[in-house]
Amino acid sequence: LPPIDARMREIIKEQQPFIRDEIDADRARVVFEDHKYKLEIIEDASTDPMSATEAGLVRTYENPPNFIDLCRGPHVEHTGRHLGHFKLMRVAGAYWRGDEKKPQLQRIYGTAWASNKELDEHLHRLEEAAKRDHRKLGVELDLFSFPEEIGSGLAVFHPKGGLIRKLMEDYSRDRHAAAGYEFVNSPHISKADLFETSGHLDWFADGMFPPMELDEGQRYYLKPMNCPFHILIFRSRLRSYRELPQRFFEFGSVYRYEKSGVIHGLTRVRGMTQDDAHIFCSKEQMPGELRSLLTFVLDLLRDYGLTDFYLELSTKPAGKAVGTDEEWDEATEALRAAALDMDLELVMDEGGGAFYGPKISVQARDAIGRTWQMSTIQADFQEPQRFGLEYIGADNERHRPVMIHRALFGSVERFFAVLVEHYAGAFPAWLAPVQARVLPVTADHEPYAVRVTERLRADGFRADMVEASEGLGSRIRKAKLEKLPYVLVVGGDDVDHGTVGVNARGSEQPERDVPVDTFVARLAGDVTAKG
RNA sequence: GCCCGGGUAGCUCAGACGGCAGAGCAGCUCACUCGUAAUGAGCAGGUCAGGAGUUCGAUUCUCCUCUCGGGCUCCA
Repeated sequence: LPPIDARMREIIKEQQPFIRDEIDADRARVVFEDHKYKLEIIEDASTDPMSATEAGLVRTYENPPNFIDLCRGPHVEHTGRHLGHFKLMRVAGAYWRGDEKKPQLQRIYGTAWASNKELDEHLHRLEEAAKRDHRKLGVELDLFSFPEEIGSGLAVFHPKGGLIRKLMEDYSRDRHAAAGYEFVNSPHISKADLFETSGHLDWFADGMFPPMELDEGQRYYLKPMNCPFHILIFRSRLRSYRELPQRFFEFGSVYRYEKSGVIHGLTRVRGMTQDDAHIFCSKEQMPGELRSLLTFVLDLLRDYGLTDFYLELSTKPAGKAVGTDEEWDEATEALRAAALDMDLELVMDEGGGAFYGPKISVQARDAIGRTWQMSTIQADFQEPQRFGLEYIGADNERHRPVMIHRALFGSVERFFAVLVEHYAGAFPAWLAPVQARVLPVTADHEPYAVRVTERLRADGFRADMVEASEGLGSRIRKAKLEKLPYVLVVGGDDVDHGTVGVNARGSEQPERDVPVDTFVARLAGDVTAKG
C-alpha cells in the first residue's frame, strides 16, 4: 500500500469530479448498507427538519467510478482544485460524534494551503512555536522538572524557576496589598465535612484525590479549591457592613485529580498554586467592586508583559442553576458594565457560565498571537447560601453577602508557563534570574570584574561573573543561550577607564566603553519598566 | 479515562540475528590567558523507565505497570 499522502497526490492529479446528488433515505440506506456510522447519519438527516436537505432526502457526492460519500457540501468541482500544497501531520483517535461513551475512529490530521510558500510559512510558525514550548525551555534554562518519582502532573521548581516564581509572587503580593486585599492562609487538607457543605464532593468528587481514611473513621481530603477555607474565615465571627468589602487573598496550593491524558506541562497539572482571592461584599457594592477588580486585573497583567486582551462573558446556563433570575441579571449586568468600561472586545458566551454564577474571563494573546485564558472573575450565589454567610447591615438586619471568586494567574504554574512561552524564555530584566553577567577577558581582569559584579549586587541587581577559565567566545555563547538581558565584557581598557562592554540581549553589536554608572542607570530603568 | 506513538549517560540522539553499551554537548582534571556565539588533551559518567515471562543468555522478543508526546473527551 502506498503512503496515504502519495495516494492523495495521485487522486489530485486524476482530477476526479465531485458529482452531487440528492437521494431519498431508503435508497441511501441501500447504498451505504455496509457503513454503520453513515447509516446513523442517514437516520438523523431523514428525521431532522433542520437537516441541510429537504425532508427525506440526503445529499451525496460521488467520485466515479467507485467512491460515494454523504456530505452536505459544497464541494469544489474536482480533486485537482486547491489541494496541491498539503502535509499530513498526525493520526489520533476521536470519539464518534465527540462522545466519549461512543467508539473511537481513527482521524488523520493534515494541513492544506493555497501555495507551497504558505504551507512552508505555516510549518515554520509551528517550528517557532515549538521552540518556545515551556516544557523544552524548562529543561534548557533549568527552570523546573517533573520527577517521575513524585508523580504525574507534579512539578518541582529549580533555583532559577523558583526565583522567577518568587519575583512573580512578590510583585503580585505588593499590588494586592496596595489594592486593599488582606492575606490569609489555609491548610492543604480538610475533613470531608467541609467539602460536603461546599458541595464539591457532590459534583466534583471525580476530580479530587481519593480520601485519606483515619483510624477513628474520619476522612480527610486534599483541597481542590480554596474558597471554603476563605468562607470559614469570613464566618469566623459576625461581620458588619462597615467591614465590607472583605478581600481575602492567598497563594493557595490545591490538588486536583486530572485525568492522566489531559496533563500537559505546567499548564495542566495535579498540584498547583492559585493566586486566589474571594471578595465578600454587599449587593450594592458589587458593580463598583467588579469594575475596580477588572481594572486591577488588566493593569497587573500588563505589568507582566501581556498587553493584547479580549473579554468573554459567560451567562446563565439553561437548565438548573442556583440563584434567582434577578440575582443572575444583576450580576451579569454588573459584569457586562464593567467589561464595557474596559474598552476591549467583549465576546459573549451565552449559557456558558457555571451553575452557581456568571463569570468574566480575560483572554490574552501572547507574542506569537496565541490566545490563553488568563484571569477569571466569577460571581457565586451558591456558597454564601450553603455556608449561611451573613453580615449585619446599616438597618441592623442580617444580609447575605455576595461572593466573588477571582484569580489573575489562574495558577502560578500555568501563568509561569504562559510567560515562558510569551517571552520565549527571554524574561524581561525585572523577572530575569540573572540580569547581568560579567565576563573578564583574561584572568588579569578578574579583580575588576569582581568589583563590577559587587557594585551591581550592592545596587540590588542580580549579577554574576564567569572567570576566564575558558575562551571569551565560549562564555558569551553560553550567556546568550541562557538568554540573559545583559552580558558585560571587561578587559584592559575597561579596567583603565571604569567602563564595561555592554552586550544587550537581541542586539548584534556590543557597545564598548560604557561607564559603569551609565549601565547601572540603564538596568535600573529596565527593571522599573516591567513587562 | 480512551486511540496512536515513544522512554538508551544531565541534554540531544545512534545502536544491535537475542551474545562485553556508543557519539556529540554538558560535568570534572590539566594545559592554554584569549576583546564578543564552541581552545585543546584527558577522565568520569548507564539497573538501556520498572516488574514478570520466553531463552543457555533479554537493553533487544512477549505481557503488565509507570511515565512522556500527539489527539479525543474533560477542565467545578
